[in-house]
Amino acid sequence: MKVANTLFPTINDPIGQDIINKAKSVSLPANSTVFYQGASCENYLLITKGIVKVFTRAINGREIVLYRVLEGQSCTLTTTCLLANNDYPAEGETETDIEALVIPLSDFNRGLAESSSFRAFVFNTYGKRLCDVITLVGDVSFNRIDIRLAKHLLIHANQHNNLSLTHQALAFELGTAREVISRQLKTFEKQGLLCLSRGKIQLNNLTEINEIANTPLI
Amino acid sequence: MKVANTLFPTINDPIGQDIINKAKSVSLPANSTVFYQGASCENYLLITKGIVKVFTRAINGREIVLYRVLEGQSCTLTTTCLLANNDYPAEGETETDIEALVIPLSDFNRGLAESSSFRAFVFNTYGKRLCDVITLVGDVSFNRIDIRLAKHLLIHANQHNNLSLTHQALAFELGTAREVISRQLKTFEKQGLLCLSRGKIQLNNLTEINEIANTPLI
DNA sequence: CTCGGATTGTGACTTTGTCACTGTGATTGC
DNA sequence: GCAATCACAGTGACAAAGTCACAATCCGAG
Repeated sequence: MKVANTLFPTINDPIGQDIINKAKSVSLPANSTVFYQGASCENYLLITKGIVKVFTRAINGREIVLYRVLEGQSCTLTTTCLLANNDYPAEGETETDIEALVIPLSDFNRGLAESSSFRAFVFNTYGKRLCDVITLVGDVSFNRIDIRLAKHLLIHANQHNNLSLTHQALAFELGTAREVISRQLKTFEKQGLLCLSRGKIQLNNLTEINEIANTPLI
Repeated sequence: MKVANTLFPTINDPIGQDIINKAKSVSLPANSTVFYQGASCENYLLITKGIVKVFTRAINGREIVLYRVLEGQSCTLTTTCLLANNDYPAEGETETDIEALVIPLSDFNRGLAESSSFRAFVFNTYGKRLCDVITLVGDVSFNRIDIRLAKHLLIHANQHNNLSLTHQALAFELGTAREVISRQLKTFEKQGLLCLSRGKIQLNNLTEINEIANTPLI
């Protein structure tokens, strides 16, 4: 059994395993585009190493991150659009060097037809993504930016409670403008919740930040 | 062949047709809840008559419509959540009296395994919905409310170019506040684009409204 | 006709987004 | 080392959107 299989433990029947075992692996360097808005692709991709960021971009350059595809997950959107004959409404970009299994459409269809565990895996991913994006719609529509920012800081801080990214990058994550993030971070800093330096954010008062993140809507 | 089949012309192989033909039909009156946020369901539903509106609600009462399930389409979210073991992130409500085919999970799985046309139908719906919701994220994040409102008015006007709904209902559609809609409509009226009366909007200058709807982002 | 609820209007305010800048730290090439 | 350059961050002024509180209508039921 290949290493890859340990990443997809739920795909456990012979046909599903066969499909995974015979899939070719590809690699891509960090910061390369996996798919463009409006394009299409002919394979089902399973990430075995690294992270892919999926986001939409507006004409004026603003962006918002929709979700991330992690190790052991699949890059649904490509195949979805292929099967549904849609153009991509989003863009995919590697955040790290990645490796992925390439499952050709014929094998993908075979898996769906003959491997119930493969089918379950695919539907699970789909459901998860749809829920993620629906939740995002609510978040964007209803939550104040301080709440969304606080949440994001907590989730993406490393084990030392800091983040290495620019205000612009945070603005892209949350689909807002750089100035908005700068102002909000400054406010947090004045409240003593964190320390700012060029390209870095050091979280100090996790309790308080957590409280802001969990402010209920009215 | 039942009438239902004419609504699902792409499901054209024997097994797929069999599944549809033996499905029981249910009906629901207008304005009833099909599923709640946080609940789950055990059947795959195909709408044969009427319209179901899918939306999320914030704690403060604001709502936003995610998409509508029309005749000949499927109520993906229920099954998705069932298969992915997620709770619903949204609520479904009938907008009209509806009739739907109830396909039990066992038949749903059989269709996926044995009917390629059924499988294609399911994936098509999924892809379409995911794209719809992703597009919505961009719309909500990046487009001004006048543009979104103009678009909505054009799409939902009847053949006489009018709409029968309240400002509050429009606010729910677009995920914003009633006052915002009232003010924007008033502005449109002052510009001579439409006429307002209680619960009604009569569009006058379609060309101009269309121009606003297609304002590019900067 | 009157009452009450639903619908719409409005002013004052806060938050968010936009624009046009300025300041500042880091890096690179000489 | 030092200047030039560039990415990053700060800021003030304004526009757009959302919130809040309340007033003004309209309309149907009784």
